[in-house]
Amino acid sequence: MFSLSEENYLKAIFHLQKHSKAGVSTNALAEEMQTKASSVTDMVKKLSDKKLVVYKKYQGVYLSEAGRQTALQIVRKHRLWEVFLVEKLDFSWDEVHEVAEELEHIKSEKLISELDKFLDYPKRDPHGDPIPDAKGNFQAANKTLLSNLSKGEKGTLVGVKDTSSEFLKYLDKNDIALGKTIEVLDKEEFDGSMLIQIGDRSLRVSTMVTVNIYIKI
Amino acid sequence: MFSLSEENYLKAIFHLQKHSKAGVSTNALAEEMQTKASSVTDMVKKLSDKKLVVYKKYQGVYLSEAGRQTALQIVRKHRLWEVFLVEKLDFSWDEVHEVAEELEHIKSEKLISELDKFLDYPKRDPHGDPIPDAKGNFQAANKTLLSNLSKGEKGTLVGVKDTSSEFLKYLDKNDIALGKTIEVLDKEEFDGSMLIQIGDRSLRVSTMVTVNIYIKI
DNA sequence: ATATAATTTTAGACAAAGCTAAAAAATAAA
DNA sequence: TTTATTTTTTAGCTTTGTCTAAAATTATAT
Ligand SMILES: [Mn+2]
Ligand SMILES: [Mn+2]
Ligand SMILES: [Mn+2]
Ligand SMILES: [Mn+2]
Repeated sequence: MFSLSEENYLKAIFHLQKHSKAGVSTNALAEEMQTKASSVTDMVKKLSDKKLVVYKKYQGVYLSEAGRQTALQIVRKHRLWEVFLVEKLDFSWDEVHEVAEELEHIKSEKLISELDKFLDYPKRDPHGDPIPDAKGNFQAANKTLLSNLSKGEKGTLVGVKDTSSEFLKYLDKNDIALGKTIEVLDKEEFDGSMLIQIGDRSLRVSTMVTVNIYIKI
Repeated sequence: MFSLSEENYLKAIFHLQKHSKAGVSTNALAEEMQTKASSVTDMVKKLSDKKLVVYKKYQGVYLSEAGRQTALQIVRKHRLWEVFLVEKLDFSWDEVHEVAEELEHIKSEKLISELDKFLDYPKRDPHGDPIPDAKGNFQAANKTLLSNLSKGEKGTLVGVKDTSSEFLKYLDKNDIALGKTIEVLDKEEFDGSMLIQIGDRSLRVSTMVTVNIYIKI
């Protein structure tokens, strides 16, 4: 249906447009796609011709409904494959991303519906992100960043914003994992760092950490 | 490492050169790759530059040792994925080929070694073909075509030569499957057709069938 | 309001992989 | 051994997705 490159662009636009209601800028997309702005302009024109995005020169780009549905299916495949890699093949959550980045492009309806069944219809991927169903529906958890909690508040770790291998390994090393309860013992107003209680230990974490962890209260 | 197209060419050359010790001809490769002879010449030159094949103008092409190892790893991946699809995702043996044709190009050492482990190190794919190990070693079964058997001889069905969906569905419909015992009750010299005993039934099959079934005596 | 800076688009090129049509080489037939 | 046929290669073009450099547009700062 669509080329690998088109699919990756659609997914990138999908992720970027969550952060604001304005159109996704050429530069932001170039940054996300690790390419040049001029290449982005070319591709965005092509996607526009195919009615997958709405694009006006210098005004940024938006997904059309068709584009959004396509992006959602790629996200669905990406996250289902991540679950497969972690649950069945003993990958850790910091190792799955680049492989899923390739697997998400395999073209087979049956493959993905059977994989979904095989994994017992998971609702979230290893990073806590929701997995859209075959129709593109998913429930976005009501979650907040750890950085938004005040001293004394607590909640459950339900997701990570930064899914880089470095960050995930840092979390592993400190026994910070999905499902754990975190309580804010103290918050340093100066730099936003926190002393948190997690399991039976307390630990001081920087803002770099607190702005990348999602908590459900 | 190599492009999708390069990998597919290497695999095609690997399969074609099994059938004779002569170099693989441009036309044979074009037929196998569903492309034009001129495109083949271009690609073969590129593979030759990369030392994956040995090529002399008008003389056909051979895999180099590096090319053979690369091809073997692609075959390994293709067949492991086929096993996965049949064993874990309830695909039937006639549905796996085109999906495996895509999956075989996913680039991850860990993915394939973990998949191998997950599948419990299978030795053969759903069509009875051997799965090379990580070093490229595999045991070619000593098998013969059903058409080579004489009246009264019997053996076990260990593989199929034609893996087209049509042929495999024909076999399914007639309850002919890997591992079944087949006995030649009668052979018609005129057209090579056979009356065979399989399980508790006897069945007449044409040459089209007997030359596409491998038997181990 | 004008100048300066940043962003975005266009123009022109390039590499990969394919194609068609024509030329060259190898095979087969007469 | 010429001639005819088949196979293979070359030459030139196309599409996809990328790039650099220059031009156009929008945003920011005096
Ligand atoms: Mn991708
Ligand atoms: Mn994820
Ligand atoms: Mn393939
Ligand atoms: Mn097979």
